Amino acid sequence: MEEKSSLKNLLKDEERPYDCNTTGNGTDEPFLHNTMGSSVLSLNLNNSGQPLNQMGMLRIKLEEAKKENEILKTMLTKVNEHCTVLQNRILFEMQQHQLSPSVINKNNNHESQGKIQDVEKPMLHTRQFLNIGDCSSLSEGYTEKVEKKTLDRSLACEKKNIVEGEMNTKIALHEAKCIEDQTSEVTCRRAKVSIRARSDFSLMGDGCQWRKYGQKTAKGNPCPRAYYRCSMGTACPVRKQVQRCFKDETVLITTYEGSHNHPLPLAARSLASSTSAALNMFLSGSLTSSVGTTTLPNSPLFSSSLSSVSPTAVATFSHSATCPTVTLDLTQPNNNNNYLQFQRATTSHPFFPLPLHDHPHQGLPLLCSKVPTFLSPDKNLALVDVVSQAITKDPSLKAALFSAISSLTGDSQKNSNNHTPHSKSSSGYDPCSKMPAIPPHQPCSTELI
DNA sequence: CGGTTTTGACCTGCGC
DNA sequence: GCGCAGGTCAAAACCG
Repeated sequence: MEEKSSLKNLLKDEERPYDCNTTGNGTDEPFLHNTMGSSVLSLNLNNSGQPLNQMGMLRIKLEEAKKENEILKTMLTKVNEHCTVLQNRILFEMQQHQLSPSVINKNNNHESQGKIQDVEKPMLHTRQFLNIGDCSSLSEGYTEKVEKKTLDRSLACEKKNIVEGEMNTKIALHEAKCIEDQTSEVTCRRAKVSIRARSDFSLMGDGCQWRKYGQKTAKGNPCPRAYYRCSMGTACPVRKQVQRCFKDETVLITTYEGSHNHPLPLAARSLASSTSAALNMFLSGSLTSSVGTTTLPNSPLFSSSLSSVSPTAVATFSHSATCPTVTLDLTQPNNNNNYLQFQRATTSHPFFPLPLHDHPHQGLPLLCSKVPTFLSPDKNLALVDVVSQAITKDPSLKAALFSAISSLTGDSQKNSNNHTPHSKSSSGYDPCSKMPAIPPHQPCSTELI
């Protein structure tokens, strides 16, 4: 963020007079003292009014930065408040869902069943996609199903045990457990978020520290693919692949996989939450139709970061049995609607845009307050639940999307902030990049001051 | 000296 | 079974 970098420059500039003062080079040197916890600069002016003008400018900048900080804090507070509201709503809806199945079974009410199915389908699908790394975060409906299945299996095995003996039961239980473990492991391991963005740098900083563990030249692309592992946490499973597009070398493809097992920088969490909410909403509807498009406008959080990279993002959802992948393409040419466009597709139907701009704006109260709905009202209600659950319960997608989106913000920061010092990777070997590389770790652009 | 990068070797999955 | 391609490992080199 420009504000942050400008503030850093401001602080650096403020440090210089202080250093001069500590060297004791004369009485005319500026000095610094603290008042009420804030730094106040005083200058003795003998020669000209230029330092005074500079100080005035600096103070103005400082005031602007403070105002920006207040705005960001207010936004963060609002996000937290709405998160609490959504959590309460989730609890309320969950309580209602616990009552509904018996009623549905007794009355055999197709309409009600349809509604429940509408709720559960997105949940299932969301889980299928969201299990990037943390399998503990299951959608409630799905969890109940799995638990019930497991219970049924256990009961069946208990009966077997009576007839066939204890040994067979143990084997059956073991097999059932293995199947479940394998299933979750596969889905956890494979889900990916891929970002296509134009970048002058060979890496996109994203607020995390990455350690390169391999490089490979893929067939059909002379640019080598670099493999990075998150080094922020101990044994963090998150990995990313970085590769330039062969057809357009200005396009950098960054693929994230896994879920951070450590606290993420507070910086871009609000952005990640809004992004995950948007993408969850986009994803949650994809079961009922295999292809489709939804559009998301630039929320305040989006517009402050993503729009600086590209006002229009096309998200392709490719879904196979074991490897669901969301590709955010920020290289698409701008259109005039100023909307982030998320496009949903399967691998067999790469792109199939639907006219969704005309739907009324509904959805989440804050983060998606301007999100146009693309489903029926009752389904939209279900989506709200899904989005809420996804945000609050599934850190895996949040983490992956955080990494992905914060890459964009970090990238945008670097594009506008070229004075950022380069680490050795900038001067190191980077056969893929024809431009200067940037360090794997960059301060997050959305970090609150 | 510790962390990171480089790079050849090795492993694994998949298609034929 | 074999070969290929992608992904990972790990030792050496590098750097601050």
